[in-house]
Amino acid sequence: MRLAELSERSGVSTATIKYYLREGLVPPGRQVNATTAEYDDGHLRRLRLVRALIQVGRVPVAKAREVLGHVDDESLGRTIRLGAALWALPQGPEPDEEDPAVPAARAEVDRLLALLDWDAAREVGALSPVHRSLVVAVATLNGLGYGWDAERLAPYAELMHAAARLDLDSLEAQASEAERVETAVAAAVLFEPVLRALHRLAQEEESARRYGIE
Amino acid sequence: MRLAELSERSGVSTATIKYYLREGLVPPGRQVNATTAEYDDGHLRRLRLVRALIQVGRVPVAKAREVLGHVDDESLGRTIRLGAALWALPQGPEPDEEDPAVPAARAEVDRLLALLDWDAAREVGALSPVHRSLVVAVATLNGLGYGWDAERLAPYAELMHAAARLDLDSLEAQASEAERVETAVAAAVLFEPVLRALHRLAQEEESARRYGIE
DNA sequence: CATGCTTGGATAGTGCCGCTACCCGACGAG
DNA sequence: CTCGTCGGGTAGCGGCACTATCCAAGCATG
Repeated sequence: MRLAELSERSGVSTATIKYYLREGLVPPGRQVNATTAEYDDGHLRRLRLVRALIQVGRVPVAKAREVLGHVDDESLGRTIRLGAALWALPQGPEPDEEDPAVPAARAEVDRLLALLDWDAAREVGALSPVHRSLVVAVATLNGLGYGWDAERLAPYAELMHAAARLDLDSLEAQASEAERVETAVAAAVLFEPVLRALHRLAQEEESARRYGIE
Repeated sequence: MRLAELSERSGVSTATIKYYLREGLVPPGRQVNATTAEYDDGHLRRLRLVRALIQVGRVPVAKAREVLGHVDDESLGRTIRLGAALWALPQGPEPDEEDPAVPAARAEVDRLLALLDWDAAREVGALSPVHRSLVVAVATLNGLGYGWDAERLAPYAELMHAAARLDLDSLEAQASEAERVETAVAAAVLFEPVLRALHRLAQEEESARRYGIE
């Protein structure tokens, strides 16, 4: 298919597709001649993934390029590739080491990991962007005066661990080997809005049950 | 305290504080004379909340103003005030009714709510921004070819319901009545990064356990 | 072969957002 | 009286995700 058809089938304007091509988010089509390039279903699929990452997952274009670069890097093994892709996903602000709440939060997070016996997470520790963003979030909460310590976080961590087991189960169950990395990235990014929405819906539901609508 | 001290104690530049004052995110100080205004600990606390919403919670300035406006609106009852504040929180893109995946996703979401007996959530239905963003997220996932139906979402929903119960328990346990709305908003926004980080950490942990580091 | 539309590629510009730099006149301490 | 600081207001900046415009090469039709 040509650019116009790719645009029509994906609902993305040709101008925007050209922008993504320029930015390297979508691989170039097969050049037929100087003024024609041919795209296939793989391009359509990639384009939909890019749109989903950017619009639903709120991943900045630069990060998306980085993530997809890891996804496409066939020189890496699957686990490393997936890890690299996930580590490139957007992080919040870096910890502000000036703030005394930060070391305290880091200590609590480390204590939490010990409490849970999450040994793999303990090993990578502060190297992981996820670990750092957890520290920032806990430090911020505690800076506002809420006392979130390891014991209070632990039940949430157990819930998210249960969610992670479900994630990996469905990854194993349905994805073909070739698509697993892409699937895992899509799931990591796009499933977060689902979880967030379910969380807020559950809060509304539980609040209505406890206190009524008033 | 004066603007300079507020700036120093919060770590936010005076220029930015003035911007927030202009935008109505922080209430004006008590005007002492033409060139002096006096701020108190309430301002400091509010300022920290604003920073947390914007930087950690990624809430746009305009949304933050709206949310805080509801928080401050003493003419409303607590439940309504909280509900209004939470409904004003940022949503993803609105559902694209052109896309056939959207009605299908909406049907699955409604089936999920029925499956779970979340009757309060069913009543408000598509009026709730959260409901709509769940529909968008599910439609996007399914548009990419992953089959997320009510049965597959249900265990996640149960997990998030468990999280919501924990949320409300701590809300009841620790917040003073006057601060509950603010606490609930802060928790809703700032706790999401915590959950997200815990989720990804748990994924890394579980993945390492199943497949090793390689 | 001539005409006119479409194609892909390149470049510059747009609109929004979260600040930020600068200026001004009013103070108040020494 | 002087000088530094205060607050308030305005204009501008830098980044980001596009988007509008131009261009020359093709291709389809008469």
